[in-house]
Amino acid sequence: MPELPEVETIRTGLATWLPGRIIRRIEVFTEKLRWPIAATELHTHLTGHTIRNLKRRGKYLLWEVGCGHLLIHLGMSGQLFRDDPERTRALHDHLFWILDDGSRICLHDPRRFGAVMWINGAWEDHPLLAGLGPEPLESGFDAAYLWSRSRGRKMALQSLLMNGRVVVGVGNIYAAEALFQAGLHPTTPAHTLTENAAQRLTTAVRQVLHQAIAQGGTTLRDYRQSDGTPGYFAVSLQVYGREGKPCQRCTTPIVRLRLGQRSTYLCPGCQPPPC
DNA sequence: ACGCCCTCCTGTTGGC
DNA sequence: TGCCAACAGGAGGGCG
Repeated sequence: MPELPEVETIRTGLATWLPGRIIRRIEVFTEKLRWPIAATELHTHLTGHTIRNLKRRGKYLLWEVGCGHLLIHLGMSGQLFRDDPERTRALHDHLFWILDDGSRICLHDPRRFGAVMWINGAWEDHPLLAGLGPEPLESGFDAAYLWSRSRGRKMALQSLLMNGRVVVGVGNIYAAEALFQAGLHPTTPAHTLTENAAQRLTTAVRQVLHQAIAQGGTTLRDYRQSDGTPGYFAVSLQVYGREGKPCQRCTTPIVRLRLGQRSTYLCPGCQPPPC
């Protein structure tokens, strides 16, 4: 489940060698992802052009190419990696980019929740990106901001953190981990967040994301860095996926609960329920 | 504006 | 052993 740390890890991995490469051709095998891949449009705007830079906005990866950007989202199970051009196409390989140095990039995505699309001109104005909240690792995300965005909202803090219009890049795993670190229960109504708790929570979000990036992300099953190696943050998870196991801070068994259609995890000892 | 729920998809898991 | 339902979830979109 690529969240911000996983996408950032892929971005930095590709950024060491991909800028400067010319795209010789692309091969699209599956048009049916989250939105249909416009193969002809991609071919027109990518073939023969140089990849100048790699950027990230939330969980979106952006390749700066020609007069626009290639937007890539990895959804639930997407992998983007430097590939051996001689390797035979495998099931769920959806797109190959063949480059001028003889290398290849592969997009592999079994669940096909991912997306690849061309954005002409400024990406900031694109409908998918225009309404996004601040980057959690940049200065726009601080205690005063989160506190102000929590006013008048009944939704659970877990949902607030996962709302891309409030803050980008935080999915189920890192929301649960940050709430644990801040000592806040996931179902706490947002409007009851104190300024002090908002400070703890923004600090926790930043700390958890920084740590996860330093470990190369969290590999539960599918996720790999762009060179094929797994991420190592899974061993650092305090609550996510640890139902029934003892809290490493207070030994209380970790609890799983349903929040809407999703699971979240918490330590009843470290995260007392809201009143 | 808010917040809940549905939808897309496939691999894995667990119950019978 | 086989079958099938449940589950995993990012995030847009619909609706009350």
